[in-house]
Amino acid sequence: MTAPGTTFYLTTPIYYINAAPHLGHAYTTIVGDAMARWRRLRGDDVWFLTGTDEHGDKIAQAAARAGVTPQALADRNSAAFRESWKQLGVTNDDFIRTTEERHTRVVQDILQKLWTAGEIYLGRYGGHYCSGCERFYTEKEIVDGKCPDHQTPLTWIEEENYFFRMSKYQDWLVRTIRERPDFIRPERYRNEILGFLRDPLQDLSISRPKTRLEWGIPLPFDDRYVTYVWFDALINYVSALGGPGDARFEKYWPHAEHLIGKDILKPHAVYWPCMLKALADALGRPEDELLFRRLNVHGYWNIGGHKMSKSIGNVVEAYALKDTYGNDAFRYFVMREMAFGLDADFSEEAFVARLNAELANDLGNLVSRATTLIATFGGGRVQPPDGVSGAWLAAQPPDLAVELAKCRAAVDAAMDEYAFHRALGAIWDMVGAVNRFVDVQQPWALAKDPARRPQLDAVLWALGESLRVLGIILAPFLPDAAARIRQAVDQTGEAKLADATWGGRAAGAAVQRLSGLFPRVEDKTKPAAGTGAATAAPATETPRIPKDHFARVELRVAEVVAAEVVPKSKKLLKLTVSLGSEQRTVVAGIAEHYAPGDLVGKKIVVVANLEPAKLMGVESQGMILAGSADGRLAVLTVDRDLPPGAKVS
RNA sequence: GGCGGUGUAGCUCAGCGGCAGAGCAGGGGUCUCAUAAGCCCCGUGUCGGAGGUUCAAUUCCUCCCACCGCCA
Repeated sequence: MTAPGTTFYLTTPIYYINAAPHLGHAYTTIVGDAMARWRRLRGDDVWFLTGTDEHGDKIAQAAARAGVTPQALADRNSAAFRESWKQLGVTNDDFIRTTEERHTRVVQDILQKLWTAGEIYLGRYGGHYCSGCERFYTEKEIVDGKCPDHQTPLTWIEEENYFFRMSKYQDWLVRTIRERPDFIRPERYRNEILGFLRDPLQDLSISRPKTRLEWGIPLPFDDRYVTYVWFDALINYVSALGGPGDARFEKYWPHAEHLIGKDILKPHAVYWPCMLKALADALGRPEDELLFRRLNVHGYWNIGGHKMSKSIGNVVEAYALKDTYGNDAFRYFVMREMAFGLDADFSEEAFVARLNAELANDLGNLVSRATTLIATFGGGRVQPPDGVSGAWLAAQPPDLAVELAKCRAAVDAAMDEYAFHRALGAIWDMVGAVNRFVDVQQPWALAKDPARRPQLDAVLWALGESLRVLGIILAPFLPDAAARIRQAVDQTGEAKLADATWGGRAAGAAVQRLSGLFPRVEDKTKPAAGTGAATAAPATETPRIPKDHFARVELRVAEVVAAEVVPKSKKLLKLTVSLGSEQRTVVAGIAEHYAPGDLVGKKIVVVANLEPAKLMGVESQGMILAGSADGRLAVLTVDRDLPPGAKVS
């Protein structure tokens, strides 16, 4: 762990501007922001960088389709990222664009130095090229002569290109990764790269002929070519600091840490260190001065149990929840839900559950009850206890001074490992301790006995002190809520971690009531009370719907394979049904009308494209149709035999 | 196909030689300061399966199964 007061340079990837900002981008940027804020809170000298990657075929093609210049498209799409981070309250110190002159200059400068040093050579290469992927495919990878990813025809391209002599750094790279256990973290990704490096490393093609692609940075030593996107993009981390020799570079680069998602692990863990090593050699500088310190890798978000998909739009919808529930709640959820390094699942249901249980019930309510107690029984002021009541307080359970010390140590350790989820867990242990403190000490009871006034004041002071330190520790994670808490306990000015010590405020303070910090929200995602089965809607006013609304409901014949009562429930039956090609579990609220054995073997009708829902811990992947009247219920079956899976319309 | 990972309570996961844990969900109780919040109590689970090492295996080893990742 580095000592507070050190220099720190943190980067997010530069985001490729062919897509709008979404959950994936937002997560990386949010944890980067939390880390930057955390290090500033410690008193570190922080430089936090994000930006956009704007070169490549895809951008040129999209611009052509839109009838604008690539630069105009880049300007517009880059601005969307900048605006998005502004809305999220991201505190980046700089925003780099690969189309900026300060970037292209450094890229060309580095290319020229590597060329002069003999690290780059002209070679010939032939292969099946997919313009969608901007890459070549080997014979084995091709499916029916088409791109395995896009299913589009490939073109055989043979061309001369410039190559970076990456292969010669293989042994050096393996040694470096072995010598530095934290060079690539978490360890799973370090192992993955070491595994990859057991096979021979190839040289890296770093150019594209302008005949094929013009939208890039021209090679300084051959203007028939532009720079390959990765070679261009990675250098942003350096160019944003002005490049080697610039004062800002020399100050911050030795403390550089990168933050990436696992999808771009290889370029960052293999290409980039080799490029930096080659540059160090070319400049005649020690490699330590050019290598970054650590690469911190996080996992993927799934959404509602499915992969992120731009076409489905679930990434966009997920990100939109920040507008529904607020920045702080969104930041909290993504950092608390994802164990850094592992994949995680994003669902509105889980979001609302954490928002209600942890932000509203635990934290928001604590702030509300504590400030109200101080307002009601302390006249809106807290005073540090004198020696006698201070000693009394120190003996009261739970010992908040000890809890705070534990919390501080745990947050320190967690943040050193980018374990944002554990840092928040540790803070919530503290929140829990303060809630317990209120329950155990019962200030409302103390208030009934005038003789116990000193104890009451000591308890109220402890609550004020708890809010004060929470207002500091929470600042990197929930910047808005933390600022409101600090304001409520009369803390003005910049939050400093050094002040987050128990009893750190010697003077008294005015405390204002603060309620509704995180209001509870209704869980719209839970199914309405009752069952997953259709109980026919009352025959009252049902709005008419257009035919295509009905067409969106996928009804299919299903054969009941097995049925059992859901434990502890009166109404629910768990049915296993066959749709021909697959089996599903469907929970139906019909146990009061059917015994499990009644249905097995029957052909019934199910809604096959219903969003899955959990009922009594069982996931229901559809619902069955049944009619009901006067408290009687009948499951729909088919009049003649049809195979399971048959469409119903 | 090669390499690696994962499989533990309804759900999400921690533990990784010494009496199986946490949070959430669910059930019960309780306080009244608070956002119908808080707090307390409630877990008998083939620790994926089969073998092996060991006084002792969820933990170490081998094989198998399932899922996932990287590579080809």
